[in-house]
Amino acid sequence: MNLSITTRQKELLEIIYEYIKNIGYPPTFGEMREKLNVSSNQSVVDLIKKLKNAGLIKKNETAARGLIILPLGYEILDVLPLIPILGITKAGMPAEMIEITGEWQTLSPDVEQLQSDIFLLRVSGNSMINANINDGDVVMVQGKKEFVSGEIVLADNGGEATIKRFMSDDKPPYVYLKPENPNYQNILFTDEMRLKGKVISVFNKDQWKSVK
Amino acid sequence: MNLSITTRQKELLEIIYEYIKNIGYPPTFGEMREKLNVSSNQSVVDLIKKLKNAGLIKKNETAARGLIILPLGYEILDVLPLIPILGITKAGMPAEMIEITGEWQTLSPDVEQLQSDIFLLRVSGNSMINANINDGDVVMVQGKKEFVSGEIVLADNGGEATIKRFMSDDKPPYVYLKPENPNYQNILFTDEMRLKGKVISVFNKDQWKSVK
DNA sequence: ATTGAAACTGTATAAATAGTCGGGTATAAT
DNA sequence: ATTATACCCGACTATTTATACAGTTTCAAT
Repeated sequence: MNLSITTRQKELLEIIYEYIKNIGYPPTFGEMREKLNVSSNQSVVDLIKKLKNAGLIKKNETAARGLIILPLGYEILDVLPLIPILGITKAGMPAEMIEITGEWQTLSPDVEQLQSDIFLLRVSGNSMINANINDGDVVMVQGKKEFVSGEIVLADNGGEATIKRFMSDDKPPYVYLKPENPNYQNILFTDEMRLKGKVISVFNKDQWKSVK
Repeated sequence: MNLSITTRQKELLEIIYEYIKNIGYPPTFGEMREKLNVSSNQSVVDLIKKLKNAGLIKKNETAARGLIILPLGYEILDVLPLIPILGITKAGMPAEMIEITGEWQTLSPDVEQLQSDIFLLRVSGNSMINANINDGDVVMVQGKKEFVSGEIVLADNGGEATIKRFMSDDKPPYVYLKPENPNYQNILFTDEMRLKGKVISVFNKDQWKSVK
């Protein structure tokens, strides 16, 4: 495998990477030509061919914007995949719909698909401080369908997302969400409410810790 | 916000999502027309306009394949972002280059960029069993530049990746990688070797646990 | 000095692709 | 009955885009 890539070739690879990261789909030859600051398409054609032969990108001939950065390309760019972090705007009280605050890289399509449903959420608010989940912490959530009383869950309350302890009891109020902060009230379970997943870990600036 | 999307519109949204997931960039109108199994472009134009007005996708007018699924679109698709998992093919001995075994979704470009360098790796092999890292476990790695003796690290050994304990000592062999399994040998540090990050957590089927 | 590779210029062309025009049909609401 | 909306047809046009052709320049290696 030839890893000796020229400065100009790496520049183009970076241009493609940045474009996909910022725009969401690959650039055209014309757009790459502008970023490279040259006047002829042929320059781009030449460079693309080099990147392709080096195994850094894949190119769908004839298709517009038919570019994909291959794993080896990412290796050369020296970029590590990022974990996407979803954010809850106001988690103290049930907050608005989950926002996507992080960004994904577009990866090669010819990689195996992974069955996983773990994701991260940045929480704000103080409703769970007694469970060691503090304002600004990042929690790791595993998507689930079935829940056991006592688990800390991510709940979707009619479009509003919140982190609370899920409680199921044989006496009133039977099924409810319980904040881990005496200043907050229990939230009764309604038909609109859906449990999205279980919080399996908490991360703050210092370290990961498990929740219980 | 109008969340009442028709069956046909959701079908198209799913077609776009699947295409991006499998191919790596968005489909053309013609490709969508075929997947929808209709004979006219106009059908696609109509539906795309609906999805756009509903705030589910963003469309760059005139650009080829200029489609982006917006957060609201993902919400409707009911897909949760996946954590990408990188894999080490043979982690018992220093293995070949890290493979990407997971897949990313392409997200909207107009989300804030997150500065993060945490990623997951699936390990195979038994060289770290005494550190509670077993075959098939997933470790969480935080990208780093500086390391302290005793930390469990992801090392790039001239293109080969491995998980080992990083040891730095004032007597020979001074700097080396130490497996946590008596059946494996220490690996001396060379110029080709680079430390990529620190293992901060381990995940197996049962639970997350921290490493030490 | 000569060769070869990398990067580039400028022009031209064919293919891919988005988008338009002018309709039609079915269904549900008014 | 009328209106509105979702979805569709078929042919067409304009633009976007990839790619080819025929050369030049620069620079390092032989």
